[in-house]
Amino acid sequence: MMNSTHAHGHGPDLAALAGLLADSTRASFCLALLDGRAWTATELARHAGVAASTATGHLNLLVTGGLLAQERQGRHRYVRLADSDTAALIENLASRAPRRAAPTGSLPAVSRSRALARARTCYDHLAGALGVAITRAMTDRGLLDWERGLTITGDGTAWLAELGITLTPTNRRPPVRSCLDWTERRPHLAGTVGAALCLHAFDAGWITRIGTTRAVAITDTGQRALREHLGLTEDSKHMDSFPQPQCTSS
Amino acid sequence: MMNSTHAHGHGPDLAALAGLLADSTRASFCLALLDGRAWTATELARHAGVAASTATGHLNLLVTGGLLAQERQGRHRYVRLADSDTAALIENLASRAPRRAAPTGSLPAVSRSRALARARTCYDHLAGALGVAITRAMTDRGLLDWERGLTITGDGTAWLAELGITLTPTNRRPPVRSCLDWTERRPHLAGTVGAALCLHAFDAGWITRIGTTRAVAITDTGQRALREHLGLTEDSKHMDSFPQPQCTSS
DNA sequence: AGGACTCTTCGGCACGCGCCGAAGGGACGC
DNA sequence: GCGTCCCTTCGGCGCGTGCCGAAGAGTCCT
Repeated sequence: MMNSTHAHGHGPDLAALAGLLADSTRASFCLALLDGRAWTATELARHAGVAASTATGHLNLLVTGGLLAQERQGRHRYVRLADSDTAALIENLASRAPRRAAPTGSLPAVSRSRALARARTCYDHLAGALGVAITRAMTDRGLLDWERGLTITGDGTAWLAELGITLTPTNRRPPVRSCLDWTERRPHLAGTVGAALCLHAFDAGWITRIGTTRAVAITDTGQRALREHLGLTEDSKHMDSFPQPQCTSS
Repeated sequence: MMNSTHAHGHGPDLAALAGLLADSTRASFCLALLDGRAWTATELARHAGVAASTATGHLNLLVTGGLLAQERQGRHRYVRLADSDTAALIENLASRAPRRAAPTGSLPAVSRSRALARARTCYDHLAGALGVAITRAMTDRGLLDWERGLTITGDGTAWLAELGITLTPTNRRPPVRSCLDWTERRPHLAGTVGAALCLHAFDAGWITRIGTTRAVAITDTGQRALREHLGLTEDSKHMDSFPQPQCTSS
């Protein structure tokens, strides 16, 4: 038999951390913050459908728990995910969480969620069908290599340079990272390369935000650029084959 | 303002998944199961210090939630983590969870936890100071490459072959994966390579389990093998430098 | 057959915690 | 100055849920 540490022993307090995300309101906050921006307390409260006072309590928990970073400006309390690691953790969790039954969504709600599934930001990189298609195209063209762990190839860095993207190597965050897409159930590209690519797509006018949501629309310039640089056509974004249905976590 | 999905909209039910781990008893179960073995219900109950009936309820939740797989044999209910992805998820969570204050641990308890910190298994690979030291040594010798995501080099695969380890490529699980060690706070090697290496260490008698815990002891053969194959000496296991204090998540 | 053991179901208890509304403090703008 | 807006604290309500012990079903051993 085992040493009976009686559950209250030494190790990491997993329950405390998980408990932060175990409430539907707090989870809703975190998922909303996955867009990478800073939200005010009332925005989050309204988004989750709770009173402002309730939101305050939840935000206190999340901030002291280290999941969120806050910044006070005048009468506003801005809050965002603590760092990209935290974002990755939440993505990771979300991707393996069960789907919530959509409550007979209204017509505009359906159209919104379809836009979201087509192309969206995921913290600081691209996700949805677009994100997955880009990742697949980059793999097909030998810019990414999945053989022995996900890496960017020499061709890949050259390709980035062609686009005018230069990477400043950080030793804190990996250059490329696989992130399981929760609508596509396939991996898309994250890490500093994924972030830089997303930033470039905004700067070069390939994509624009739809309203103030996480969803993005592909512009005409974007269509041309994707075809030119990656050979991506409209229908190639819905192919089902992917070389490596890679590990969800990493 | 945002589209008010009122928290109960469409996306993944993050709270439900997190809720499974948000209870200290269930968390204790999962952490215990990180040793990669199958435990019986009463073993887990005793480990966590709860009644058998309570354990039954928790196990039902974890199994139907998909985190645990069960197998019934006679009057026993064996239960283990669902797969290596689940193990990776829990590791990941545990590594960023706050530490629980050790309640004035007894003398044997302290010695146990020191053994655990020195060398232990983490699901199916090696962790603790030993796991981290092996990972560092492999990096120093050019067997692993962290430059553009963690990969195993050509030299690395050759080195494995020398040890008599051949990898059967699975497309489900990445060959190498970084796993943040929760005692060392540094990455150690996971993935199929990490698992194969750990298995080899047991088979070749480099290490043996200490009792029935997750802790392992390094044998004399093990000491020699580590020096021969990796240049690892006793004190080189406590150096503080590591090339890439890599991303916690992946 | 009988006894020991593992696991499960059930009823009941009690604590925790998420929720709100009302009231108050601080920042901004007119 | 005053009103408005954003956030916070506080008290109180009610549901959810983790816990146990007792009893029962199924398995194994002698």
